[in-house]
Amino acid sequence: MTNKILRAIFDQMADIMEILGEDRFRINSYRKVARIIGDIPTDVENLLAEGRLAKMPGIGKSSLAKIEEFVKTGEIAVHRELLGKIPPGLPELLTIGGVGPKGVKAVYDQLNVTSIAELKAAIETGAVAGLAGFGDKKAAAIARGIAFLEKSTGRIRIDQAFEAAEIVRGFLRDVCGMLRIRTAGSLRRWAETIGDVDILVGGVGGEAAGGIIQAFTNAGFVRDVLASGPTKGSAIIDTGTIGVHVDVRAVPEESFGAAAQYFTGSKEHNVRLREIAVKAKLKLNEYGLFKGKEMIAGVVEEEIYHKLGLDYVDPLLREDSGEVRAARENCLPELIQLGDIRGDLHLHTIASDGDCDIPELVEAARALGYEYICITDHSKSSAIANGLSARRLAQQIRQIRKLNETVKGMTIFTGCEVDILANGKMDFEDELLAELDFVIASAHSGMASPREKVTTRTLKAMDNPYVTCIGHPTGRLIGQREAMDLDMEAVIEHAAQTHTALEVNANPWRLDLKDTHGRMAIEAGVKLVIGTDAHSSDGLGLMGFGVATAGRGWATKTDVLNTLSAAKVKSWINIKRTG
DNA sequence: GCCGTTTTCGGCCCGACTGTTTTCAGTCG
Repeated sequence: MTNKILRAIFDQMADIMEILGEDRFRINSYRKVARIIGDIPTDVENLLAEGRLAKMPGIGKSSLAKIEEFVKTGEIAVHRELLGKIPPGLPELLTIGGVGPKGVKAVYDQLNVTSIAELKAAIETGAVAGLAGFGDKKAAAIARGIAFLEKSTGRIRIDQAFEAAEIVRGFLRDVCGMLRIRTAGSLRRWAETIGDVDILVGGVGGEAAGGIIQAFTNAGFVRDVLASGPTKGSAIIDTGTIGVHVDVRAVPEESFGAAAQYFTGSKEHNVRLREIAVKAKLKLNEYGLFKGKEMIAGVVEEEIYHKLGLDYVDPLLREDSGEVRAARENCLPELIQLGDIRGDLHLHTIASDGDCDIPELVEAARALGYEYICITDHSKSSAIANGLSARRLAQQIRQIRKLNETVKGMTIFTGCEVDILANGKMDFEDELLAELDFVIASAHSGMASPREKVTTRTLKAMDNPYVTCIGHPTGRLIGQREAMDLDMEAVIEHAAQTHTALEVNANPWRLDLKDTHGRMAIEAGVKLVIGTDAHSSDGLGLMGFGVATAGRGWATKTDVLNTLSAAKVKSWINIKRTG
């Protein structure tokens, strides 16, 4: 929790300093610290105690002192002083599209605007349009920015972003014919949430590019055009359920790789690359890698990395979290691929809250080329999900054993997603659990309990010899429910000690473990299980989200249990049971 | 504020689009 608060504080200090017009490089440092603290999966208190925080690049003496101060006293004096310099509502104005620090300062200094509501009123009276450097169009743009903000839910889930991208890609395919179209940005990196969707069209220059951009901004699904130039268009599109910000960019063929690299980001990854380019007396931009005026790379991404002395970096890893150094030292991981997955170990049927019966799931798994599945319906305490009683579970076990005798080319494991009760005990007796091949232990209640309680409960669940895996360990629902306040270091350490796997739940609402926690688990030698938690046969198709999330955590094939054969999965499980 | 196989001081990534301007600042990614 401290990490999140510190990130917000450093970001807020940067916001305030921007409005006050302070040195932009200094502001950048604060932003960088905010991002680093926000991204690290380990609690900042622990890093501080172990002296590891001081060694992290980007965190210098001054920031370290501020963080120490916060851990000791619960606040940072400089932060308090900054807060005293401006009205509290001012930083919020920065969240309006088209309004930056200079704009905030102008409306505050000259119109005494201190909140979004007041800014809205000032636009309506025409006061904003009358300011020097403003005008009718700018005022209207800000009004649109406010309207979007009021409707918007902020960042969207990755599945929603894919849906929006597909709408635009389909349209562009019709308009552009054979030209290359590629999704870039955070969507190509499979980030857990997406701010806007970036789409590249390759092989066009000049007027043709402008025509494509125009076609896009005039398309029927466009709700609001934010910008439309000769090479770039930006619009809010209507997916039928939500509004999504989509950018389309047209680039010439010789720059397609450079543009893909550039627009895939992350911004921080790109900054690192450009720094390397500068040191090598080269220049990197979205048109290519240049030595003086000569373009030395740009058609394909790989070439750019190689000319910078780096191995090609998979988009999943481009987060400036050590991948650039690994690329230089030829030690990037060989990431797990969807094709490495040999079975789905987290599936629900109509016996609890799913839509399908077991044979239907078998067929869905067969279509994906799987060798095995595991049926994991809910246990009795999950009453809302029609959790199975001990008797019904025993019945299902018999049913599956019988099915296994007739079903060809597919192993059906018996399993259960058993509730972890508030006291850390399992929802079924050990005698019954012992009958199952695979036990997922999941918390479905009491998730808002304090850190100590949720952590102890999870650790205790892992002590059970029949628990193979902790399901969706933090319980978060993206954009809807906060993660449990788990001590993730303790959980991972205990998982390693007890030979318990941790799930990377592939449902795009969950993606839990998240990327950074997955990476931590892998580094501790903990096995991951990527499960879809499917409640229908379509649900098995969500596996890609889980594989990408694991990949973002630097997972290789060997880090993931369900890349093994059914026999090897079975023997891995038995290691814990036989002590 | 951070950092150093050019540097402990003096740099710090790069370009598109918009709107308000007579040549460019602000914002964004």
